Amino acid sequence: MPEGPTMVLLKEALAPFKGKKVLEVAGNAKIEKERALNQPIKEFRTFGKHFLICFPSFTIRIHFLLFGSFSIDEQVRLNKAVRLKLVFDVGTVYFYTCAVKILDESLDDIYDWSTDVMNKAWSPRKAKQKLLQHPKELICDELLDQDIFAGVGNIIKNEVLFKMRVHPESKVGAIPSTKLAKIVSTASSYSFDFLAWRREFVLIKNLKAHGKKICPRCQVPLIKKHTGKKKRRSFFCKNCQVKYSTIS
DNA sequence: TGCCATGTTAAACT
DNA sequence: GAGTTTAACATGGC
Repeated sequence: MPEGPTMVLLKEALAPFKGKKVLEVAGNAKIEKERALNQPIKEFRTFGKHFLICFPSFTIRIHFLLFGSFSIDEQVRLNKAVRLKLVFDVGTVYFYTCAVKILDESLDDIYDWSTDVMNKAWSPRKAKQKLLQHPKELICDELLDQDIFAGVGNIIKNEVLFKMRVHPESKVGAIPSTKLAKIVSTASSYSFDFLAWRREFVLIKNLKAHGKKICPRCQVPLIKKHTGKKKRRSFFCKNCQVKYSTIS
């Protein structure tokens, strides 16, 4: 469910509810749900893996964690608890197994939109600057750093590194500058590819490394290893992904 | 059936 | 106190 592109799709799916008033609230989310009653949705926004339901004076933030899901109009998980249910005159939205929080702060004060790889304000220049401040960190950990690449998840990490032919255990400071810049720009562009594929239900078909056993370039077996401080699964080809490890 | 995983936070360790 | 590890959350596919 998560990763940034899915949040963008959710925003599109909920577009019919923009401007509509909440007529009924329910669910087991531990927030003051009734604050949303009779409030109109000002807009929906996304920041990385956060989904933001904006009301005139506050925001409900949804994070889907690992298993979160949603449905519109039909409660698809009849046997499962509804975390949050919002009823409008034009339909109903259900959220399941997600983290829900109310934000009272102005979003511009909390979020630096330029760190979100799918936001118009995305700044590859800032991302590269932040990377260069952590020269000893491994690129597999840094791509998952939501303060640098908000919205990038483990699948996108693996696919970007495969596409760039960079080994996940490469040290940031050892990667040539032009290559690093290319990784940064690909983190964003690949997220849009991911979005387009997901929209057409062909995402899995287009994955080249994540969850795969054979390198589509070299036909040699891919390595599957939990890498870096974050110990998340990495799938990579020892043959065609270069391991940059010497910081000059 | 048991294990594992597109994720994050916080508690419990050292 | 910093840094690291573990638990918790809770679903579905293999």
